[in-house]
Amino acid sequence: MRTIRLFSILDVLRGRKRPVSAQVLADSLGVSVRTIYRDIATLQSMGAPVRGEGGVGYQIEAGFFLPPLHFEQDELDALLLGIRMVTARGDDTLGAAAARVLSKIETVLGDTETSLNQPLLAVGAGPRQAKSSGLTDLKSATQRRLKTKVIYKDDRGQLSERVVRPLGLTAFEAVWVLTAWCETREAFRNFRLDRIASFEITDQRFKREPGKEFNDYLRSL
Amino acid sequence: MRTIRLFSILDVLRGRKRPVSAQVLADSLGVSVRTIYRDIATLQSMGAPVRGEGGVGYQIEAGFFLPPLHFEQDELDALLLGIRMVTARGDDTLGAAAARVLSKIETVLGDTETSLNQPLLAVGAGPRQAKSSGLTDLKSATQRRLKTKVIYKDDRGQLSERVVRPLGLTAFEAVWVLTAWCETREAFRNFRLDRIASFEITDQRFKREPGKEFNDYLRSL
DNA sequence: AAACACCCTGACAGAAACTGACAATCAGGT
DNA sequence: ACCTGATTGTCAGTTTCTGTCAGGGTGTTT
Repeated sequence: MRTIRLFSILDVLRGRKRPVSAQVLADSLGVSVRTIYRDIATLQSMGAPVRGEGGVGYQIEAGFFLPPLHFEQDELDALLLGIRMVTARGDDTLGAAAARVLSKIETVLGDTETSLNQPLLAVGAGPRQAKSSGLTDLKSATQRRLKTKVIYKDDRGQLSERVVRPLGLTAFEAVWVLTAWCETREAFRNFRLDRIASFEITDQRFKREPGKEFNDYLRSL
Repeated sequence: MRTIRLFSILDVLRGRKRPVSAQVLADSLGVSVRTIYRDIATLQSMGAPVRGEGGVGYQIEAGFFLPPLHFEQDELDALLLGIRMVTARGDDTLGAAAARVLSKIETVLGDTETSLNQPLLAVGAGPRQAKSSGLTDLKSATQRRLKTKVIYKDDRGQLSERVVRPLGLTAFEAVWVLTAWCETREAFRNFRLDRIASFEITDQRFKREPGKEFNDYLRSL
């Protein structure tokens, strides 16, 4: 049945980071290339975020396309609470991303969903990350794997400067902490964002190195 | 095209809290009842959580069935961070619900998703709600709108007892707070869960009353 | 228990959609 | 200009789908 094949195409594309050619799709689904061209056109007409380029192949547009998912009430409660927590704890950028997630869910759930209109679980007002906290920029540096020069003020007020590999950011109750790999010390170092006097993102990229990743640090806890 | 109609059926069911008869679906989609029966069978064979009962009609099974959704990287980051926050801050039950959400998302994103395997944003260890905190039971009482007798210990250690309408729960950094409507005082009252010596859920239900809802309280902040 | 509302499935003829093969066109690279 | 691969249009044959009809079952209300 065709509907199943349309979903299968999305599954294949979802599972691949690189573009997939129509021929590969045709082979894996046992149909002709012409049929794949038709299916892609149908998916696109239905609004699926699939794009293709001559000589390259097809892929899902930047981002993540989740298939239909079913949640129980308590699961949706947890999900919505989580989104509200991020809104409360992150800075404007993170909060805006969370708001967009919420908006997308609201759009599809509509008026029937009481957890949206009449929430049961809320998040208390807490320290909100100011734009000047650097959270967004440090997240970007981390994502792009750019070494970063950090001017840090320790708990006695003394400043120190170092160039580190930013690996990840952790939300504690009142502060965010940047976990980085310090090449001088050859060890992980944590920096509270509220104690970072200033920082400067370099254009030196660092590579993934086993033992020196955020995951390695998180596992060591 | 049939695929579009299958989605349309889900949209109609998603937007209705009450069962919808095959005839209503047939009328709104311009097909025969027999075709709706076939479509429902197809949706069910594809795993959609649709159920029907003779004399009643069709509806989505308890819970919420979200259609395909597309998220940008930062949106998914926010969503996953939120789920991790709930896992860190809630009790076992809430955390389990969050874990199931995460598992569902992991299942569909598979290995390609680095935000899952190699997160950029983490949540610090913090006070976890013990099972004895009552969070899950109070959430249940709130959901079922059952008056609850609360033995409360104020900050001087003195106990007091009252029967209230539990309205909602709020997560602060270190504590959860129950917001309730006190019928004696005719006002909202908040109770930190860690200061609730004990509570007893009654079987007296309370109705929705404008001005006395969690939403009313949240709006007053 | 009876009446009403609604779900369900099989069979069949006709209609609609789909498919693969082939040809033509387009786009990018050499 | 030529080559290669992607894409779209066309067509005949195949497959799927549809509505109608018949027959059977379940849930709710009076």
